[in-house]
Amino acid sequence: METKQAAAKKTAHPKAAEKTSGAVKKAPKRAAKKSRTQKILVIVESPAKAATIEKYLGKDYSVKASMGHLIDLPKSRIAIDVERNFEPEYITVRGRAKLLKEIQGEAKKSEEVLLASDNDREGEAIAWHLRRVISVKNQNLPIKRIAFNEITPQAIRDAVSNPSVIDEYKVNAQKARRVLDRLVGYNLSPLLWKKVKNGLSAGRVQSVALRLICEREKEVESFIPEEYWSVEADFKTAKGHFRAQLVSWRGKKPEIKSEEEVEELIAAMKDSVCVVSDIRETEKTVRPRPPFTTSQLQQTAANRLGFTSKKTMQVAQQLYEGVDIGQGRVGLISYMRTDSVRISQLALGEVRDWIGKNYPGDLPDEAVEYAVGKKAQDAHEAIRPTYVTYTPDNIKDSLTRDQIRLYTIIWERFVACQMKAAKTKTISVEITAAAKGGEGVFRVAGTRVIEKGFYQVLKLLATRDEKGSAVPQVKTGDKLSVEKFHPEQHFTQGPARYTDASIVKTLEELGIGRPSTYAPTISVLLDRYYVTRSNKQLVPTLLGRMISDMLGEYFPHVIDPAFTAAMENKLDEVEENNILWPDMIREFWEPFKERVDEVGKTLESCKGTLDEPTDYVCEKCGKPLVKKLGRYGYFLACSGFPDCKTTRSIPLAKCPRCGGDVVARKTRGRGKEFYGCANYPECDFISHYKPLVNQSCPKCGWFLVEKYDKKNGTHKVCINPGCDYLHEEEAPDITTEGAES
DNA sequence: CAGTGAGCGAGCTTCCGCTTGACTT
Repeated sequence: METKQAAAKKTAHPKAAEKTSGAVKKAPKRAAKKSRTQKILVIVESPAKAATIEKYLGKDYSVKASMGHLIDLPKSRIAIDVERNFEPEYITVRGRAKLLKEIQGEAKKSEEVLLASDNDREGEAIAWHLRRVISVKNQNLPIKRIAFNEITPQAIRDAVSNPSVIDEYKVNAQKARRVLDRLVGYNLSPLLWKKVKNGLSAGRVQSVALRLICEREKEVESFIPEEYWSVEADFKTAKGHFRAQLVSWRGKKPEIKSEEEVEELIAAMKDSVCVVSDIRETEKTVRPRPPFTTSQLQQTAANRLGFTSKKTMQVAQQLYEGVDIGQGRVGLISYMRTDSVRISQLALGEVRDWIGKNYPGDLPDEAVEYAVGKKAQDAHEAIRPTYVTYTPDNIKDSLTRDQIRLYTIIWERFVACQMKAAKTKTISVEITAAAKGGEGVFRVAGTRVIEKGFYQVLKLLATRDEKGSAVPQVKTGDKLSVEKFHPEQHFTQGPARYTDASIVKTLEELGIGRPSTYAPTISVLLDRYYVTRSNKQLVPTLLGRMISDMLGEYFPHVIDPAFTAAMENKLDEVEENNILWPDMIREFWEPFKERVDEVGKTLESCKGTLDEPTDYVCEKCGKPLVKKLGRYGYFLACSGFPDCKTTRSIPLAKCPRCGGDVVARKTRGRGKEFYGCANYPECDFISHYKPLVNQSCPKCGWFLVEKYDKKNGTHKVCINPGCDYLHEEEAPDITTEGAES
């Protein structure tokens, strides 16, 4: 035992050194025969990663996964001693004691432990906690820190042969972050229980997200749409027709506010003499986008596939853990929670090989590099396919529809990012129309792709740009005639509500939240009934707006994005040992605590003001019913409570089968919402789509629902499958989004 | 893909950030 340790110290890691000269995957036979009873224990965070690394390192190593944090603050109390330098009280996370024991036991059998948690702030803290709980049971065991940013045999070998020590300052930064979030969350939440309603929550991240959504809603509400008109004209040429848009009238941009104005303008342009006055060609280089980070993946999957952030992460997890593609389970993508666009040299080599074989003309001389974001912790690579040779087409039969669609966008984005740029040529034609009433200028532009470049691998990710558009066949000086004017009424559009895609984008830009928390943050806002989702849009509820306004009034500092930005700067200072973490926390805590106490004493409770009045009347006592929020969502209850205990589900529509109420219900298993007849089980009518209030089909009388797809946008459809009222065919095309499953 | 189904109103809740399976209260 002693001698072995001494040897290990001298050459750092003799076993790893042996392997660098031998085959990658198999230990040399000599070593295998002499195989020692004691191994080196490597601890990583993810089990999928553990399996891969174990394969690379061979039998002298055993690899275990911590599956995230094992040690943390208890859930049941604040557990921060504010009197004693904010010392946190750490305990074993509930449900993790068994795994922790296993790791301790494994460590006991090992000659050395290498802590290989992720190379970021949280990973450093995980390593620190592990070291403490392992050394308690194994006092003389050498425990070292290793770090790698990519899972390749070379990177792992390098890491193992260059162990280092835990960065205590980085651990302090994590501790400060953890303590700050606990103090904010566990002080503000109880204040809300007291003043508004039990079970509510507030926090540094979720409350900013809620604030953004609520402020945007105010903008949406206060926006007043304004009418305006556009004019297009059909022109006749020697060879055919084309349509162009009026871009100038009497020397300036046309501003047409009403139907009268547009008719006047068209009358003034009557009998105009039209000449092609200018043709301009512009060439544009279009570069591919960088490979996916988590936030980019969520945004693209939301916009292109209609996935929620949550669904994107669930499906990505399946691809990461592996799918049986006919030769056992294969992990199809790299780790899906990342803030980096970095690509390993190995993966770059493989994708360049693939491009070279399939699109030899579109392989750049050198690998294309993308800048890693400034705020990125860069612990993981970009999200990419593990093997580019598994094209979406090759493996589509082994995957579910959701899996293949998500895999396809990951694959396309990755391969495209290492191909040559595309080139387009845009031809813009200008027609001057001169008449007695004045001179108008029309314009039409068409775009042609002249070098396809990375466009060639985009199928699911293709847009209109990749296909190009027609250009009229005319030349300068050609005389044309107007066949017809096309005036069209429009209204100015207000700001758009946040969606999963845009809230994640905004949070990332503000540096709020992390790849692992974007989806859960949206979920918590939904779970608390602060926000509902309607046609992919996040709409705040009355409760959500009340909470947002209250926090905005009494704790403006905490829910200001600048708060997190300042926190991150101070954490950097802690990491560089320029400031001590308790000092940083104290500076925030003292005024904050004072405010919490003050608001707790002075603010009047808004309990009771949350019930919304309705027009429904109680069948038993005749008093009006009110809309309340209960444990399972909104419901109707008698305003005479507690004297009258009548309750009802909120009627959404009339059941077309029996005339009863259609109400929202949740499935037993996953709690997915559906809409069924309240007379169940006598009547078992159900619908997957939410009924539109008070809207019945003019053709058959069944209720209408709102559907949404890329092609039609939001549109009303009759729920009756036998009725064709506005009934759009659901295209089986892979690019159209399906209903959420 | 098919199939989906309580009762709620005072009583123990909550944060953010790592990571995946799963105690029986």
